[in-house]
Amino acid sequence: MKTDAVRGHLDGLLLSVLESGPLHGYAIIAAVQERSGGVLELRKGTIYPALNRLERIGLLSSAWESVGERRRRCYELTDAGRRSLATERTRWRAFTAAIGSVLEPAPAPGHAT
Amino acid sequence: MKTDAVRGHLDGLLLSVLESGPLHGYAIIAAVQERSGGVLELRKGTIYPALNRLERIGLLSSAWESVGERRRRCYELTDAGRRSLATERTRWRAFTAAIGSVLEPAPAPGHAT
DNA sequence: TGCCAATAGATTGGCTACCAATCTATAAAT
DNA sequence: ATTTATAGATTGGTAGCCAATCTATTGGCA
Repeated sequence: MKTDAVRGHLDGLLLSVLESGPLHGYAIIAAVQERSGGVLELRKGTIYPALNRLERIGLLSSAWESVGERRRRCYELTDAGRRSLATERTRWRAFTAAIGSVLEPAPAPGHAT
Repeated sequence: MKTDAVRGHLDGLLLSVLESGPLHGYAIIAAVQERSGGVLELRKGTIYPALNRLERIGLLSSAWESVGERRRRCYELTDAGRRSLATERTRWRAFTAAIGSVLEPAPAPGHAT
């Protein structure tokens, strides 16, 4: 999979893996990779600015979690984030429908091949 | 639909609408728009460089067609272009499967909601 | 005890690929 | 005659993701 294939859909991916509970950056990368069957390997340089942006616009909230001396930032969906996730899913369906109908047009029905 | 949503999938779209026969630039734009239900409106500044590139790498061939004094360049799939189209379709399915499985994970089966 | 790898977070700069704007030219409409 | 639609082409701008690089802590291992 070409690396920047997620372009335009990153926000949805991030919001989606946070739907079932808060995660920190590394865990987000791992969750996306796992749920995509190992196909999508997001980069740290990709997600950290995105997470910051999503927090800035109010779709995520974050809190430092301390594990011993180690601290990590856990991100959580806000209510607005949850609504945005629903919107992203709608956008995704519209997107795949549009591209798909051009790329793989339905064969004319009732015509034996 | 955000305008540059086709990013990364443009080649497939172009090859796909040329599958059923040669078309010139304007007709390609119209075909993509029609087959996407009016959603995808490619720009001339998007397709002409792309068509040139696809011809340069051997996926398309082109010929000037004269309509009266008017001339227009008609693009046609080469054999390599036809093979590339098949590859693009495979890539598209892999892409939608990957993003889709993260964005809309299948609910656990056998669990009444 | 020192060293390396893995985990964790953050920033910088660069590149790809698409788009908006702009240009030329012809044909049809007004 | 002027405008509008068709048709092709190029230029510059920019959004968004990535590679590289930096810091810091923890744990394994020799």
